[in-house]
Amino acid sequence: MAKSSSEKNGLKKGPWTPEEDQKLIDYIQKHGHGKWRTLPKNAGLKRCGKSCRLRWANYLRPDIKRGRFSFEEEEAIIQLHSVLGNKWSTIAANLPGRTDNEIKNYWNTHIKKKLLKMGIDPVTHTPRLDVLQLASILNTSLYNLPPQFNYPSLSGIGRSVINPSHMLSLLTTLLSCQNRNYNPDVLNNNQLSDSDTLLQNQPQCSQMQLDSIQAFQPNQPHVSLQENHIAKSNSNPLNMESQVMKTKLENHIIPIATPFSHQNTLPNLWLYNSEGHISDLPTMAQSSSAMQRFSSPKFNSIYNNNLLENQNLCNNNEGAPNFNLSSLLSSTPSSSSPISTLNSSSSATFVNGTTEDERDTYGSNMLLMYNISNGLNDSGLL
DNA sequence: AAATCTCTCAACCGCCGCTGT
DNA sequence: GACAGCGGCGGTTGAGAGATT
Repeated sequence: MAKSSSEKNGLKKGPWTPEEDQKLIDYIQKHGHGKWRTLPKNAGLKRCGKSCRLRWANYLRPDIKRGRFSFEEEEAIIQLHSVLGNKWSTIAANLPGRTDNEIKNYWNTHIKKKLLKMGIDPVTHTPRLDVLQLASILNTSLYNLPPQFNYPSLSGIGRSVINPSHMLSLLTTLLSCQNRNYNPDVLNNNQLSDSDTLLQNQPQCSQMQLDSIQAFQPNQPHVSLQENHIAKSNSNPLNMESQVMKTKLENHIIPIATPFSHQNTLPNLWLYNSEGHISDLPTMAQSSSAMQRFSSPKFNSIYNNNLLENQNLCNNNEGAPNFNLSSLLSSTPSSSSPISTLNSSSSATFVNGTTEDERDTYGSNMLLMYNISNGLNDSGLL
């Protein structure tokens, strides 16, 4: 009878049996571990040394803490990952009782997904702005424009009510602007992209869309994009904010540097407080215990390094926010498409929910920070 | 109730760095 | 310096459990 593939070379593979576990435990209790190569033979196990070491380190070790990760542990993992990246063993060293394998698994199956849901790039820990999230943000913002932003609505009557075609065109415009870093020469020349052509075919929308897009820069005077086109690219609000941010960071005078800082890579979105008014970030941070957690000196020092790094990336791209549709679509795991991601995130009960999402810290704060809500239907559109 | 899909996580694999010879 | 052995690390896989249709 042929040996199964898991027993070639006389070495067993696959799941450990209770008997094997007991043999390993007994041996290590008597002789200690180490010498993993010879251990299995001495312990009477038909396993390779590596397999024994892994089984011991990840499962049988007496000091291993089992069970779900606590709120604090999850927070620590996110913070440490923002600094260390995928250095699971180093992260594990800071979480007593947790193994690198366990943390790695937890990251890949839980935290990573949560961050993606909330529009955060799990690699850079910065907002992951893409067209679909943009749709959600735009939708939310346009439906909730505070009184002081009483720009002409796209419908022409009172509050903005945008139909799907308007929203699509708006997004297209935004994308084309972003992709060209608001370069006035490009915007004004005749080499129009498909999206520009699309826009031009909808003349009833274009100017108002441009103005509406500008309205999404609350810290800037209300200047139309066409006026912006006249300006040099290095004076566009995105680049200016990038430069200011960089300078502040270089001078170490950032009062708050958190993963939620709107000064980071998503500078043109704003917050509403409970009265529906735009809030200053520091004010928000002071009034939110959740935000305060990430405003500690400890966290600032951890995060500043990443901010600098990301800011450099941003500047290398001439200040344009780092998003593009193609990379989004190619990088998004099939199991969490942008559309399903947004829809599921939109239902997150981060305010007073009782589901597991309640445990979201980073993600919930990102939701609060960017006011991302359910703006999409099942098709991913309005 | 059955089939199918999705998720989780233990375990494996290949690579890398360190150490001793 | 070159080589071999070993332990450790991070990425990936796949079986089983649970959820959904």
